[in-house]
Amino acid sequence: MEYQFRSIEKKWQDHWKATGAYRVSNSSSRPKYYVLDMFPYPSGAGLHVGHPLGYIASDIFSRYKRLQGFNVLHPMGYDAFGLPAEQYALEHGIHPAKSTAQNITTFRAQLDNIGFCYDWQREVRTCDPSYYRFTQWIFLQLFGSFYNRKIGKAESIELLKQAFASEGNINHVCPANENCRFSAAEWNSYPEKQQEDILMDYRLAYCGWGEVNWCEALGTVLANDEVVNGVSERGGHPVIKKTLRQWYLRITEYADRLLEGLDTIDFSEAMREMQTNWIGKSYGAEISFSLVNGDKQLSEILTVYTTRPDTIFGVDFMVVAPEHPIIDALTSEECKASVEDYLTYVKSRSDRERQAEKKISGCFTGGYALHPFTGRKIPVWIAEYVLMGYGTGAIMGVPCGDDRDHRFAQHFTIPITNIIGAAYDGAVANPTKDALLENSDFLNGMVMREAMAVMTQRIEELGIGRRKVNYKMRDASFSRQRYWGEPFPIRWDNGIARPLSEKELPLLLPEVEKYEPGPEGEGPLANIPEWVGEGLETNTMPGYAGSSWYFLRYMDPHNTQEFCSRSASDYWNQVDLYIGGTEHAVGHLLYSRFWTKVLFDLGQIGFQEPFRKLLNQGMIQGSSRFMYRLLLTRGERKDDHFSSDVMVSAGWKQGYEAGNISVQEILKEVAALRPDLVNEEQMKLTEGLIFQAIHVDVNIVDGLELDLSRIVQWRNGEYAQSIWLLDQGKYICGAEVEKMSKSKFNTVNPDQLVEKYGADTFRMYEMFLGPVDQSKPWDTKGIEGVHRFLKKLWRLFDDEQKGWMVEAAEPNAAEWKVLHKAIKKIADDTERFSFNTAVSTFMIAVNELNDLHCHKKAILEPFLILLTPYAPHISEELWSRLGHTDSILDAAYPAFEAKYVQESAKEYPISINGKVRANLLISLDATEEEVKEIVLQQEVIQKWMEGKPLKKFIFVKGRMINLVV
RNA sequence: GCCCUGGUGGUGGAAUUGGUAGACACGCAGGACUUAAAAUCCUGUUCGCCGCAACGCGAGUGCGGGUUCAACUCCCGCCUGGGGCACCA
Repeated sequence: MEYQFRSIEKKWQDHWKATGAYRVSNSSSRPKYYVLDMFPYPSGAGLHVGHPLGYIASDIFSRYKRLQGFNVLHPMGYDAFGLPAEQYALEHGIHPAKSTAQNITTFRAQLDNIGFCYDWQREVRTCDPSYYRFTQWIFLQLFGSFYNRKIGKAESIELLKQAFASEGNINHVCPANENCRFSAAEWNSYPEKQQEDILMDYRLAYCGWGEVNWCEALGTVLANDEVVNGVSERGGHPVIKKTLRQWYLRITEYADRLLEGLDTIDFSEAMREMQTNWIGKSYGAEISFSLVNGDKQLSEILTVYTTRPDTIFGVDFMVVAPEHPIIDALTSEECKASVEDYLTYVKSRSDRERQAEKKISGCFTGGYALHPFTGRKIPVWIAEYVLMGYGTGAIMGVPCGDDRDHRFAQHFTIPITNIIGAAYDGAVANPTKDALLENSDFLNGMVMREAMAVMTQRIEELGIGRRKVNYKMRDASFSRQRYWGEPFPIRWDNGIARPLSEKELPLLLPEVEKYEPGPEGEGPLANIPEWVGEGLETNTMPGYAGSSWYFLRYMDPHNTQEFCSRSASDYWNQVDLYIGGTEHAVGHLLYSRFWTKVLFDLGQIGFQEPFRKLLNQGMIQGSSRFMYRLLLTRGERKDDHFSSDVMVSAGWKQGYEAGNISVQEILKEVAALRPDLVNEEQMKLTEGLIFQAIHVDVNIVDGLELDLSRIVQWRNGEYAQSIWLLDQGKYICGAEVEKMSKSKFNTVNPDQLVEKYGADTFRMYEMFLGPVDQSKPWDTKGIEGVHRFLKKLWRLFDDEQKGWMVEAAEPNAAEWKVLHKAIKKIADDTERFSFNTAVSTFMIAVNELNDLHCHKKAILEPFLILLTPYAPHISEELWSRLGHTDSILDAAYPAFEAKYVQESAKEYPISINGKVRANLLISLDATEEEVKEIVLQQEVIQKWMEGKPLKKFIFVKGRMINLVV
């Protein structure tokens, strides 16, 4: 009988569900293995073929590990809080909990279709009170802790209080304010409010002030991507920076440990680099300069941060950020107007724009800094490329050694001092550290690299600066002015943040009437009198709160006492394989690494890196299809003369653009179709054509050919009246690779493909598409090939005409060889996540078995086990037809035996001067001397050597032979 | 601007450590079976040249250099597609 995938897949999915085949226990004699997919947000748009790529990869690997005898944890759940549901609620008045639950149902049905081996009993949802109760609890741990720099780990804030009471803060520098110093006596004399304010400066979760994108017209705070060119994306209203009270996590205290931890985990080099750059540790110095405005010496000083203190004698100007507080005092009378203009200009610019701007902009303040060694007056400028948040918000400009400084100096014709002699050519900056210093007073003749330490020491001796380690990373903003997130378990009491007791958790998200923001940029919770009346915090937590620890909850999802029992986390330990996209390179991955370290420090778990190995999946791009609307031009005018649309097939467009087809020819074609539309005069007046590309739904295009019967119904018949100018009876679309998205009509729904070809085909095709970690465009056409492969495999067992084919005979050497080659290659490929080559290996093996007419059980049975991770349904079906009553899911993975694949001879390619000229079968036992002799005897070789003497004979055993003449 | 990542036939891709470039599949072309279609099977398919064909020759992995007996693979300099960003010092 033929391969009936629909009934087979339904049958086994039901069976596996009924038998609880994917249930995982927290105790087992088998070794554990934990495979995790990145937490999905259940969006309303549903899955497209790009989403399951990583899930299929992780599913294959989980099943593979299970066959190898591991107890495999492979859970799934939902990162269910988030902005889209809230936006939806605002627009449609539907409670986010309701729409989210709906989305999850759809999501789940789509996942089930594909036949994943998730243990659904372990599902978690971050918006579920039984889950966020522990998110709140972990927040309280962060709130109740500080980072003890002395021992390099987090500790209870109670220990800090005791220390303050007995010794002041002498042993605990305040991370928020290094100048804060007090004795035990002082501490004990402080009123409670002041003590609490100080403690807040130490807590790992703390309240501070921060800037947000405030849009007055919308009355709300906007995310960065909702702001475009300084105005709101929706409506184009102005957006300004507004300072609000915000919660933060003191992740900066963990910068070094997050950096060091990277060496202990198996992340790609690229990923580690991205995190390293994000943390951005640099070594340098802070140097202070005194300032003058005109003749007046200012009391303020200007502190700059530099990684190159050795270049201080090359300073030709200073640049401060436009937000720098010194600007007021420093700006001279003459410069006031231009400075104000410049500051106004900068206010309209986002940080991103300021960074990306290629055009040099800046403004002189009129004030000067005094060089600490030479006393030279150095002009102080303002420029948008310097940002207030990093370092001190001020830099020293050294044009000869820094490219940007150099361009700045040239642009504003600031004279350039050369401190590196010939190493600087006067045209471009040279950022070397190895040049010898000149014009540098006591550093003259020194190599720059060495001068750095000398200079740092000198400025420390003089008390005008100090060595300083800087991080680009800053504390993580941890509050949102939103409704659909975890409420903070915090009650405000006369300006003091009081944590709720554990017994009061979960602090439930209250019901609201509407989801509009509260007054003055506060969140919707500020609209609830009872909530505000109790002094409860009106911010909610951001999306990454729930996703920073979810991998722990899967280990013990139903625990009502703890976030996760120690025995469960000790058993499952780290995630062995984590699969997800690079978009989480820094955000999510860094935060969850941070939370894990804190929980480790506090003794809650026994490991400090959450993910042992990370595999990044590439993005599946859409392959968009276009139809072309014809527009006529006359001079500058662009006109649509036609009362209804004329859609031109791609061939005409290409012909016109290549200059092979004239305007008149195309118009004549149109006139032939609809004489009423084009008249003589129009044809005369038309000078050119424009082909307006319109996205057309890829699902009504076969390859490039548009299905004309369906296009007329598309979008409620929007194109029903269109006129179609065809190429040889067909409408051919244009194509382009773009991001897969609904708006581009290039999404392909996995449900339809599963319906048409089955889950096994779909799974294998997603893998066959290319390396899992690379981005690639989707093309539905190729799926046929994979489907044919499964049918071919099926026919090895059961032929439509000939019936059941499997026989018990002992396989011959060729058959054994096919099997064992496949075992080796498929296990290796699966192990290194090269799923695409594994799929081709399956195809090659089936092709070969087919050629050998092999239907032997001893070959086919182990082959099915190999296939199980990739195509579980068909494998289980054929397995049961072979007579097994147990499930193939727990079969033993076949062992590779080298004896079956050993070769005695090899067909060597023989090159002369690197060009292959012959192939020769030579025994693998032959020594180099023997090989040389055999090769040189060959007539073909002699011919190619043309009698020239042999210079070199290269023999790589088992690979190739090269003769150099 | 910065960071990351790609670029190989008509298409997706293979080549795991520098060792026969184009596996496997799609598409396309031709053929078999069929009343016909579907399904299936067979043959061919990097480009150019000579040729009936076999065989053969030349070129070829984004571009330009380099290292090497040998480069898709390593080095230098460019071009270009994709993705990300909070803060370049």
